[in-house]
Amino acid sequence: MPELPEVETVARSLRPNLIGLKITGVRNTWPRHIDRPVLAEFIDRVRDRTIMDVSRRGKFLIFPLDNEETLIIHLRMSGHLAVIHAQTPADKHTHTIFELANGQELRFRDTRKFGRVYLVSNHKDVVGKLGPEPLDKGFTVETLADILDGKSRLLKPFLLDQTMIAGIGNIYADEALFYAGLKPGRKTDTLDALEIKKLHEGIQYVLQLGIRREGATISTYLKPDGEKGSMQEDVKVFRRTGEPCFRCGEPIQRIILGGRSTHYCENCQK
DNA sequence: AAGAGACCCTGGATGC
DNA sequence: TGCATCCAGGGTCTCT
Repeated sequence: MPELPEVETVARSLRPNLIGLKITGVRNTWPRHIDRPVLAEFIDRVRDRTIMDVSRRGKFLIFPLDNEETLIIHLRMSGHLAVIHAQTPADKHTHTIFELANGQELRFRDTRKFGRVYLVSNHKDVVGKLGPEPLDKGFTVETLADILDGKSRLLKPFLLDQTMIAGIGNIYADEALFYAGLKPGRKTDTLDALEIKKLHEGIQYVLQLGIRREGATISTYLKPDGEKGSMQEDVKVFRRTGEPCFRCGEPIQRIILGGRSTHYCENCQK
């Protein structure tokens, strides 16, 4: 599942292969892949535009174009992007293809079709409601305390809420809470200052580790080059239901919170 | 304000 | 073996 570290890995991989390249055409076999504008207009507006940069905001990939418009892609569950030669046969789950001026193509393969592509004049129309970037220098313990202030929510759904903090998904939420020693079902307004500090530390630790590990290949995620990430080797609780906690040996528990499976150690997390 | 549940999708796992 | 059913999971929406 692409979360912040996976999307960052994708952005870093694509950047040198896309910056300065012109999009000469778009092919699409599943129009709902294009969120906005409608497909025909999308193709018209993106054609002959040059990609100026590849960056990331939360779990969104951002491609500023040379006409002040912004191409945005969200991989959601099963999305995969790769820059490959136009002659390479496309697999059946490749629904959107950007033809590039150098004979290569940016291909968006998406088995479960949850991914979305946007073309907007103002990127804030898509990413404007996101919370802060948890790895930015400005994201301090005080920032986190300010976000938590006045709210009474369960920790797990809080971490998954992209308008609170951008980029955390199911894997890194569970891992951050294990690192912080906090139960996913704890209420945000019960945390003391030290626990907020540990939560801040846990969020940054697991996300940075995820980036160093180039993402977690737990179900389908692959880097643009088709290789696996290695974060799954450092996962402490996610999808380890019933297996012994690495810290205390007690079996890892699984519950549902915020509609998402949630994994934690009853003994190590308070 | 916050949370539960439905929905979108498909492949892989499970059940009979 | 083969078919039906269940499940995961990010984001968005509705309902309570």
